[in-house]
This record gives sequence, structure tokens and C-alpha cells, in this order.
Amino acid sequence: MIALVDCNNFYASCERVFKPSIKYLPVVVLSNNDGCVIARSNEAKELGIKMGAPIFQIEKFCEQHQVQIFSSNYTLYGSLSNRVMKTLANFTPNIEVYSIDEAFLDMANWLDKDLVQYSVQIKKTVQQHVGIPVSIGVAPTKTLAKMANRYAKKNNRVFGVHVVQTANEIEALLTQTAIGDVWGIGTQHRKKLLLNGVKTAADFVQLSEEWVRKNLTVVGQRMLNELKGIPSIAWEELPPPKKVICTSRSFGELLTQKEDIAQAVANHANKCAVKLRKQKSCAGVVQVFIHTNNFRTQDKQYYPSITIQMPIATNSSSEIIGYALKGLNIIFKTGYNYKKAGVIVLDIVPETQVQYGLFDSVDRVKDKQLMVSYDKINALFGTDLVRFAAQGFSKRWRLKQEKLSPCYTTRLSDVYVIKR
DNA sequence: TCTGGGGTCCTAGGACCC
DNA sequence: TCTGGGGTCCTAGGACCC
Repeated sequence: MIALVDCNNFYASCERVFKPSIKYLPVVVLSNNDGCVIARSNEAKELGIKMGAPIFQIEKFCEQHQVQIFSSNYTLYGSLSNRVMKTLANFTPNIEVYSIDEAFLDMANWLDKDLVQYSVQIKKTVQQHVGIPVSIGVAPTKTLAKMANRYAKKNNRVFGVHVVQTANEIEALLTQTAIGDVWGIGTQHRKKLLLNGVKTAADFVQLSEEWVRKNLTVVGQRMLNELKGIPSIAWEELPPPKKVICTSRSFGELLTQKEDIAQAVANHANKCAVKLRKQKSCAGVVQVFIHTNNFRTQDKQYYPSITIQMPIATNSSSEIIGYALKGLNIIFKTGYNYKKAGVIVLDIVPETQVQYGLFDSVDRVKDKQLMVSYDKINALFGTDLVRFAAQGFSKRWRLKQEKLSPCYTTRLSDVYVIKR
């Protein structure tokens, strides 16, 4: 049996942990640049605020209904996520952290227990230790556990737990789940299935394997098995190293000058290098792209990108910044209003398997030492205290974050002071 | 004025090889 | 007149997820 533990309205719940005064008020969290709604408390959902709604369209409505609006604070959410996962890890040796707010727990060791009781205990412990409400679904496969979790969230808000074990329980769950709500069915597959009369998960499991294979590829075939109670999705305790790493952002304002965009690109390139070093990998290829804003129909549009093969795979910030800026130089054209820039690194290999070149002119030993020190210092201070010249200090490209909450758990000056 | 960011997996089709 | 067969690798694009 597998449990899926999912934090309820995670970002919105995080904002409440250190601000109990908004516990019963509707809360929404915005995407980067304060663009659109990406998380909502139950109260906000009940008001009819839609996922992805652009905030400028609903600002007035929010004011009327006392909706508490926050810029996204990933430092805070990441930190609280770690606390949740640590708490969960105390319950089972086998945990797969699936995303920032979800984890699968292997329940094989607890089959002699009452799984409902045990799940309620897990939920209470997370609430007590971290202050985040979770829902728990328990079932024989990951896909069914997801489904059970969804059911718990919807129908059992008090205990937030749903366990399906017997064939009858599974059957009942499948019957009550609309096809579009199955994990792995998006809008396109949903459309196709509805056209073929498949309305629920129960209808789906009646389909022939051939039909599913032909229309939904092997991915659909796996889903079919999972829904029938046959585990077909691998268990991954350690996240596999990333094959592609991307860092991109919209700018806080439209930019026209190459110098401003170059600073953004340098920052993104550095972030990619940091991510590479963190997973002990090197990349052989860098891509750079810039975008105009396609919502502005009055503007000329331009979406260039460039792929650069580096002579030797690397994770050095200075090298990757250098190549990224070279790329920008080639694709940048004046006369456009740019909205976004990004850097992607790919052809990723483990640090230990880099092919060195005969005519390499870079002092890699020295560079490596520099990067180690760089990472150490910035890890110590928890910010990017040390910076590369190309990153600059311009604020022009930076995010709009007008409603940012404090970093209660990661920045000393933001920690709560309790008066005695 | 204002519309997110970062990933994965799969397939089809072309290039290329023997 | 006739124009193989089997394979790999790579890329772009589609679909999905949180």
C-alpha cells in the first residue's frame, strides 16, 4: 500500500503559518511578477477565484472580499516543505518526495495497523510540528493513491484521509472519479476519451489495452494498469539527476537595452551553473532565448533563441555566463520591447565523466577551486553575497514582488521576536 | 499599466550508417 | 524495366505534471 500525502493549498497555507490573523480570511498567492493567481485557500476558491486568473482583472473583487494577496515567496515555501518532508520521514523509511508539497510513503511496514488511524496520526503530527494541513490518500498504486487523496480533500475535510484497499472500495472510487481528474489525463486526452464515451475512471478501465496503447501511448497503458491495482510507476527515493536545467524569468518591466538584458542573462546563466554543481553535473550545451510580450498585440514580436555547443562540458559559472552572453550578443536586435529571458543548459553528464580536450586553454583546477569557495560562501550566508561582475546590480530586470511576506524561517532579521 | 516557471516522457520523422 | 532492409541517433513537437 502507498500513501500520498499532499499539503492543502500549500502556498496559501504557508502564508498563514506565521500570520494567524488571516487564518479564516481568503488567501491567494501570485505567480512571479505578481502576474496571476497560482494558489488559493479554500475560502478564495469558494469566492470563485480561478486558478491562473490575472490579478489585475480581479483586484477590485479581492478588495471587496478582504482577500489577502501575496507575492510568491519560494524561500519560505521551500523551507516549510523541508520541515513537512522531515516530519513525514519519521513515519516510514521509504519516502519519495514527489514535489514541493507532495510525498509518497511506502506503507508496507504498517499493513498490520489500521491505516485510517495511522494516516490520521500522520496528518495530526504534520499539523502540530509544521502547522500545515495535509490530506492523505492510501491505495495499492500511486495513481489510485492520488485519486484517494483527491477524494479525501473533497469529501472528508475534517479528517482529510481516505483509504481504499478492497476491490469494492477501488471500484467505488473509480466510479466517482471523472476521467479528467485522473492523474495523467490532461485536457487533450480528456477530450479524446469523452468522444469515445469514457466519462469516469471506471469507464476507462473497461477499455482494451490495444485501444489505450494506440490512442494514449505506453503512458496510457501504464495508467490502465495502475487503475487496476497493478503498480506500474517506479518508486524513486532519490530524484534522478536533471537532464535539462532551465532558469528563466519575465522582467519586472519591458526592456529594450542590451545591457539590461545581459544582466538578466548573466544571472540566469549563473543560476543554471549553481544548479549543475548542486547535482554534481556538467553541461555541454547552453541555450539562450529572449521573448517579447505576445499579449501586447501592438508590439512587433521576436522570439529568437540560440544553441551553443561548448568545447568541454562545464559547471563553472564564469564559463557558462561567458557563453550565454556571447549567445545573447548574436540574437539580440534593437527595436523590440523584451519581456523575458532564459538560459537552458543541456547535454548534462556527471562531473566525473567529463571528456577533457587536448587543446583546452581554461585552467580548470583553479576554476573549480573558485567555484567551491563561491558555493561555500553563498551557502553560509544564504544569499548571493558573492557575485560575478556581469550580473550587475540593475534592478530593472528584476521581478515585481510588491506583496512579499517575510522569510520567517531563513532570514535572521525576519525571524519573529517574542517579547517577554 | 498588468497574463508564471520548471520539468518529464513519448513519438514521428529525418539523417545517417552498413 | 529495376531503386533493400535494418538499425541508431537526433530533434521538434505534443502532452502531461506541479
